[in-house]
Amino acid sequence: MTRRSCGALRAGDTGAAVELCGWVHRRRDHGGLIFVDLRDRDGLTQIVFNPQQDAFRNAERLRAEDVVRVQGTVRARPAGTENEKLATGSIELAVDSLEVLNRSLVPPFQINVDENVDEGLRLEYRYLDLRRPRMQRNLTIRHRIIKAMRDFFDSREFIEIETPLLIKGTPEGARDYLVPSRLYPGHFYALPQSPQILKQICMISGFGRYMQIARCLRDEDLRADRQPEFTQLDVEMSFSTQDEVLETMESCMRYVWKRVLERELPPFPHLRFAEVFERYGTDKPDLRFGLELVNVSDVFASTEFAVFKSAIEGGGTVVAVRYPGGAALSRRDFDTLTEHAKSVGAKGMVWISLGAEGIKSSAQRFVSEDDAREIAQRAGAERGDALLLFADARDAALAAAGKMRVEVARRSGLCRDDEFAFCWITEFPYLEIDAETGKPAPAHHPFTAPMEDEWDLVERDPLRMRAQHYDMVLNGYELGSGSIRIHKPERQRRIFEMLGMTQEEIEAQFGFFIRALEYGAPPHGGMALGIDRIAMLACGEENLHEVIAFPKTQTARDLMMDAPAPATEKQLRELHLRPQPRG
RNA sequence: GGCGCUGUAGCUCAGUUGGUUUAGAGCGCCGCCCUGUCACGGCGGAGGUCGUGGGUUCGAGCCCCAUCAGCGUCGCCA
Repeated sequence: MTRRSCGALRAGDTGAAVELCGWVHRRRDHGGLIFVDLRDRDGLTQIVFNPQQDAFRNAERLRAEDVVRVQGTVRARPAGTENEKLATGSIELAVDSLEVLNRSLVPPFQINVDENVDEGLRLEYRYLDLRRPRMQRNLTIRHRIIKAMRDFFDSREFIEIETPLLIKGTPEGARDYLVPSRLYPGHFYALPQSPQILKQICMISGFGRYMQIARCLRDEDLRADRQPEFTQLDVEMSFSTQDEVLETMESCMRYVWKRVLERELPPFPHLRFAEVFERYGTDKPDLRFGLELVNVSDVFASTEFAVFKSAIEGGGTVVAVRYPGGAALSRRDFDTLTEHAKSVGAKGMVWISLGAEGIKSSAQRFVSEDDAREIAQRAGAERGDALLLFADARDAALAAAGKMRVEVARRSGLCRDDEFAFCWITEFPYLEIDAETGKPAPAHHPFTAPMEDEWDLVERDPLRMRAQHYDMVLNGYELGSGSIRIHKPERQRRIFEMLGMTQEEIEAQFGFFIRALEYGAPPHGGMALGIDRIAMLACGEENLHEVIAFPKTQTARDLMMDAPAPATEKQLRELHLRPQPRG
């Protein structure tokens, strides 16, 4: 008598005496004959109870999600009763003995039906939600992805080093999660937003090639693709060029896709930041489809259309997006689309419809047929398509058009979840203007090295500096970013100074790190990729909830455990904390 | 913090312009019947403070205000 899984038995096992353990997925009680689909992580097996057996009486009382152990004999199903939908569908288990290991209450939602259940209910009863085939499959794929990553880096002689969770906050990033210190009143650990500094220190320590499947935490608002607690593939390499880091990470993804999804990935295209924003209105373009943005300001250079005229005279831009098949839309549809455009930041939207019975536009008086043809030609639009036009300051127009490009593609069915368009974005600006303060701030983190031949710009023209920084993008999602780091202490100091930090601030926040650089820090660089997002896309999902066992709600709560929860008076006393009323 | 969507039976949903007495359907649940089903089938049954609190009205599931929760999104996320 050997125990087998519920997905394992095949015709070749006929005659074998086996034991199965699992959950009652579904019971079909024919009165004189009872079928039960028994489920475990591996699949379903039909088990059969005959009234001649003692087990039959207990089988009549089985209900969904009861846990049982059964023993019996594998037999071929009678001819004509095989189930092609099941991997085990050619056999069944004739049960001799049944042991009910535990009963289940009637579940609040059905595990054996694939229907959309309220997200709050799923999360409150996550242990039941996780029993469903979709979540079992997704978490298994996630496991395989992580396993493949570890194997890949192991084969290249990286070693995994664990870095601590209780560390010191490094400001200028996202909001830190803080942990109060019991031993030092008023002092706090910060939970890592990433192991950035620690992995750089591992390079200084001579480990050469580091990787870690690292948990990271950021106390910012959530999105479908953003959780406060997430996992990243963290990598750092000494003596490596940017090209070597890119090759390593790209090879890793190619290996993962091959091993987990059995898919060959083509080489990832490289796009420069300046170019990608012009063409796609974003630094994380979805390259599963074309629909590149087209600058048509010159077409309207002498327009009397006030909206375009004022934008162009103010130094702005008119950007066009092609909408394949968009001529089929009604005016009402275009109105809805315009509202959507406004909600993603557009000032407004002008549409041109290239219908069979002629060209129509929401700005009919100001868009001549020749103009429409010219724009259509540049955007690659044909009869039956529509064109969407956005006028604003250059970056704003491009950004809005870029978001509408994705919306249009989505509506046109161009976003297939089984297509994977990776790319690299390179040559990012080193600084960007902070919208709030109006001051230059690092576009990424201050450990990033500028382009090697642009160090002289630090004093002369810092806004023109470009960074040795790179992003990996997949289907419009930023998977992660990396950079060649600064390894010379005096240069690191210069960057902090350029960012306006005083010597005291530098010492207090990063003194330990600059000191580390002073003891023979090797040149190094690396990258971090969001494993949750990778798993999400690999699974064809659109929300991180589907690939994280115990995710937080949009308001950062755990509905199953009901966290966060108030601390006891004693705990607060020990931590020297006194909660303030919300103000 | 802003905007939007959703909230009706255990689950998924329908519910017309504010007015069919008793708010419906499918699944699930409970009982009975059924020896080849696999979304088993047949018969019968139970199950609802319409998220919560106010308000408008002769009358509210439906309209208004507030609030809570879930989701999406903007801000934010070096």
